[in-house]
Amino acid sequence: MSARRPFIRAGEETRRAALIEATLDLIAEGGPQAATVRAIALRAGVTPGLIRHYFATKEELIAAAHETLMTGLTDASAAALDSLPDDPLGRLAGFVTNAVSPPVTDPRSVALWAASMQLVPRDPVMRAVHEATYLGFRDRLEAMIADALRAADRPATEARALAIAGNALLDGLWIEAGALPDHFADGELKSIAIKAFSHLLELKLPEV
Amino acid sequence: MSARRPFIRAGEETRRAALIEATLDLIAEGGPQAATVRAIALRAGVTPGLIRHYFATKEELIAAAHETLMTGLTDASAAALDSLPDDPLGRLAGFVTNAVSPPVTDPRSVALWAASMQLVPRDPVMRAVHEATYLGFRDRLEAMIADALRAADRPATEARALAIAGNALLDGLWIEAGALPDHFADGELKSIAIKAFSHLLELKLPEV
DNA sequence: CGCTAAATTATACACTTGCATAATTACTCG
DNA sequence: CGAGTAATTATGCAAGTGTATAATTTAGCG
Repeated sequence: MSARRPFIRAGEETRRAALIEATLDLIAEGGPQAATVRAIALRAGVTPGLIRHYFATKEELIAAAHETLMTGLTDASAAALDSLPDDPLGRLAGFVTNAVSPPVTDPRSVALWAASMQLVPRDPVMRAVHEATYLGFRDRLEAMIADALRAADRPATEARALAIAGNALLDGLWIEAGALPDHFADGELKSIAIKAFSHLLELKLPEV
Repeated sequence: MSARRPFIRAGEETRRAALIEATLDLIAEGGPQAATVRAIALRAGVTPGLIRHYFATKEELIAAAHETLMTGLTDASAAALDSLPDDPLGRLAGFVTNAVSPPVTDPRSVALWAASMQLVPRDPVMRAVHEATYLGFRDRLEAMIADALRAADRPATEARALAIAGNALLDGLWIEAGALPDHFADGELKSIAIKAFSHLLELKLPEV
């Protein structure tokens, strides 16, 4: 008779992390409808029943996956900041360049972002998370813009409006890079972003 | 015995439009997973079987709905163009303003766009529709930018790059307006967009 | 080395999904 | 006014869904 599948006891943290990672992978590859209980379990190297042992319901697992995704994204964008040059113009240029280059422009990230974006209008929790991460990114950009303006002896009164516009510009480029990767030559988006920011701020940003 | 449900023959165009509208409503309200064959039929006032009579597969209906949505969006921003002044600067300013004002910035539209965006990376049909509508909008913008530059006796060589950046800017503002409607004062986005375009093109666009 | 508790697998069930096909009805045209 | 045709409804089905529950295995502990 067929032997029962052997297994090892991995413990709560390991298994929860594996299940969440499998969920995110599946959503990125095939959308939310691809993240079925069975597919998640298969990818996590586990049987479907175990999911219920760690998450009372599938919805709970999805929520946990979203939280992991969002905190991961903000952490990644915060980590890249430290390796930027010290002068305000260089820092801003590096920040802008990073935002439209790999690994930030990664199909997986864009797909996951689109999936969560879809929940924002009707899920208050998702809305709060989105708001926090959006404002976090924009505030950082605003600070850099203000620094760059002051370094050129210019008033920073318009920094907020410029940050909103600049953030929108980066978002739009990032999305299109993820949606239609073949439409732009290598480095084209980077160059466009730097030139656009130079025009926006009336400052000459260096191309990295 | 229960009588068979009475009906009227509505014809192809009417029924296709009703089915597409029902599909978009459902996706906007509850995401793609809410747009089941039965729910769509119910909302369209029809039995599920009829869907198959007009669309070979559900995927085909979804694609048609996406196309309707996207052409509707681009048409909406182009609609008011006829009533705008003839001068290139005024036309461009009107175009930009429309793109970040109601009814274009409508939570429903943004939710629908996010839903379809999620399918673009892996569905070739969706991808083609997205590509076509994206390029359609961008090309219109590029033509207006070129006109505005030439009217100021400036070369239009950078029109493509400027159109890519301008399109990204409008997309980003549009998304945030739909996702976080309470975050921006009335007319704030409009003003930001006009100022940003003025800086981008080094031209003074009139606020409408 | 055996016992026990928790981790994991296995099985089953009720429900929903998209789709196929047959039966009926409403409208058009002679 | 009567027949034919296409639009529409009705029914059924096989596959997939989330979840509940029972059976079994692993690993730590005395």
